[in-house]
Amino acid sequence: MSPTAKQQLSDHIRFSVLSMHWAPGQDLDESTLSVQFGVSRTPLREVFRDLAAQGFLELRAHRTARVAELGHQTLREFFQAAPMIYAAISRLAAENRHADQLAQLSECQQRFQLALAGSDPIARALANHDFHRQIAVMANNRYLLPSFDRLAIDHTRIGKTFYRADADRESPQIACQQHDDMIQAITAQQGERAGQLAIDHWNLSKHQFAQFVMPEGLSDSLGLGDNA
Amino acid sequence: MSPTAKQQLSDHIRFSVLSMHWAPGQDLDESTLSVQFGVSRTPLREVFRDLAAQGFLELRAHRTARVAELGHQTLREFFQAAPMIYAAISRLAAENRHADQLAQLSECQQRFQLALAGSDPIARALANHDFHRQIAVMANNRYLLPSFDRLAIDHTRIGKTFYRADADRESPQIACQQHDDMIQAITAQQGERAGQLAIDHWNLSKHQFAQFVMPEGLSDSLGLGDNA
DNA sequence: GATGCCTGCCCTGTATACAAGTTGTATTCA
DNA sequence: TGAATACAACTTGTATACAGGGCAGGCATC
Repeated sequence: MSPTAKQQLSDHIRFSVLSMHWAPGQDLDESTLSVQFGVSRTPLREVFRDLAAQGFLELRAHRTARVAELGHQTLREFFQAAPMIYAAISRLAAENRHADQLAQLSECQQRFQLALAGSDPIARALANHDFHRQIAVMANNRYLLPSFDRLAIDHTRIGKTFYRADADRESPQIACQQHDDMIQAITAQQGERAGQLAIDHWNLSKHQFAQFVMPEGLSDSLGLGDNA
Repeated sequence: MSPTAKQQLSDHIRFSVLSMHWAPGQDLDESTLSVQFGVSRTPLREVFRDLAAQGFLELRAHRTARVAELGHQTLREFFQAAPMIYAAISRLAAENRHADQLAQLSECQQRFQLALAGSDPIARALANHDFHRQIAVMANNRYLLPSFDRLAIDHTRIGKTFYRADADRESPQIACQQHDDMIQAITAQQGERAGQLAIDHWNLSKHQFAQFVMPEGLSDSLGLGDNA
């Protein structure tokens, strides 16, 4: 077994889930993946457990592993938790960031801008994902990070679900500008402003989601109105 | 292997960590535990991974598993995240709780009161732990729960570290009354009040910690003053 | 014809043997 | 005498064989 085979397997599963190449609820076959990546079932199952703990997969005893579901209840919980955690992460990033992390954040933003110029919506979503995770790392808080990661996974997947190229052509540029503002606030260690920018960024994202007709009046129950 | 051996092993590790019977940073020997619980190393390592993901243990590649550390940096991050998450959890519990969960919460409080009457500080700490986790379950949010769990683990461990039977004899009774108030607010679905009560409860806990002389001016850097 | 049970196959879970890596120790050379 | 290195013992990581539980198809019964 190659020393990086496990990592490749983990990366592949993460990419497949985040890109929605694997649909929520889809079953994963252990033996197929194990031969595919040249890894025996023991380390493969360890990867499954790690990814399940991070929110990518769901494990049930004596049942096949699945891609994490993304149903009504999940969405409801997502919309209740996301703005609070995002604001807190952004504020703490401004307060706790180290100087040498700022360059990495700018790199993430550059890659995001490149992806914006390109035509691949998945690359765009993943670059955005990486940008925000870098901020979460800079917040430097082990208690908040697991919640953020779970939110970010589902945020990226929801974004893919609700992506519509025709509507809101200027939103990506606004988001890009907001990213720059966040970098500025974090660099200047302006915690309160960074928190408010995260809320603004969240509202833009929420607005994109709200452009879709939600089933069963979901829009109301998720607080997708003009509040906050 | 007994079907519950894995669960027993998991429970034993959790208890040993929460009660500080195992010190932070302490090494865990795979082979010893595997013979002790009649489990082979494969499922034992799966338990390790699960508990590491929950914040009980720390795993490093090719190194022995350890009880999660509890150092300066951990404490600093704890004090930055705890009040926010506790308030959010308490508020969401009031908003989202189901009627049939209220009885379980009252049971937890009864067990806490019994533990208060007893003389075992570990039993008291664990009963308190269970009470607050029940509230977290009632908040019904999969994104916040992992953060809460990590906080609760270290809160219980910190409480054990800072426990002093001689000082602040009335604090347990105040905490008990606050628990009752929280039950009332959650039952009445008063989200804002539940959030404020969580803050009050946190301040009481913080006050107990502050009675200790902190090394290296930790008290200041952790925000243990009278703020919030 | 539909429904409930039974049986066999397949997938998940566990044990054990083996490979690879790490750490402590002893020996050698500067 | 000190440090660096090579070696050995032990621990962690992986592969594979085996055991146990779930699910589907067929059969019997209502």
